[in-house]
Amino acid sequence: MSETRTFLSRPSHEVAPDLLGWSLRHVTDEDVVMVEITEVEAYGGQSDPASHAYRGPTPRSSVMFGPAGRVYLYRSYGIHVCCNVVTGTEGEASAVLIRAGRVTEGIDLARRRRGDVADPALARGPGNLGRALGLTLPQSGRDLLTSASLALVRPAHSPAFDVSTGPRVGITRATQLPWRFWWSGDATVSAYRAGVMA
DNA sequence: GTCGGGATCAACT
DNA sequence: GTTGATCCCGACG
Repeated sequence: MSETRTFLSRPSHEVAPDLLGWSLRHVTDEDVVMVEITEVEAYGGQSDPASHAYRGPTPRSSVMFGPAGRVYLYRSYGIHVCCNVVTGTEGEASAVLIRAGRVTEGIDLARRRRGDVADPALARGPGNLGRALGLTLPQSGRDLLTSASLALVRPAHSPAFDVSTGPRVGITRATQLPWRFWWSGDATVSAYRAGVMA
């Protein structure tokens, strides 16, 4: 097993803060867009009521039960495509939701995809990040460690930053878990919003 | 087959 | 602070 695969084959709440500073890179016909990850959330499996995998594997969530290193994409609120990196061991669901990042390559294409917004907002929030990268649902399940076009990239040199921790955004269950991690004080991190109770 | 709702965002008051 | 957009998915039967 590759070093990166081993790195990802740990519980999502351990992997999540370690992914800050890594990058996602998507190559399309148009260009390359690379995003440096600044905000993440950990999701578990059948013991995490806020996880899509809580009720066991379904056609959508089954990739979360697979081996670490794959990408789990889902449509949110009918509009957005959100991006997770699958973690943990095969057979147990866990993944890290990539909530925000900084565009470090292909900023012109990212601007075209996002319209007229300030640069720090290009990939701020999971829906915006998916749009800036140009991700589409059929790519869900791809292996980020062997795919040439959609890849998880280790930082070239260790960037120095502090990590903040807090509750996950937009969920209504298991809200006490401090499973959101972000690059302290970074302009690309999304605003916190509590989940709406039924 | 039908139906309710969501790990969101932007535009509005 | 509130609301509309818009599409799968998952639950139920």
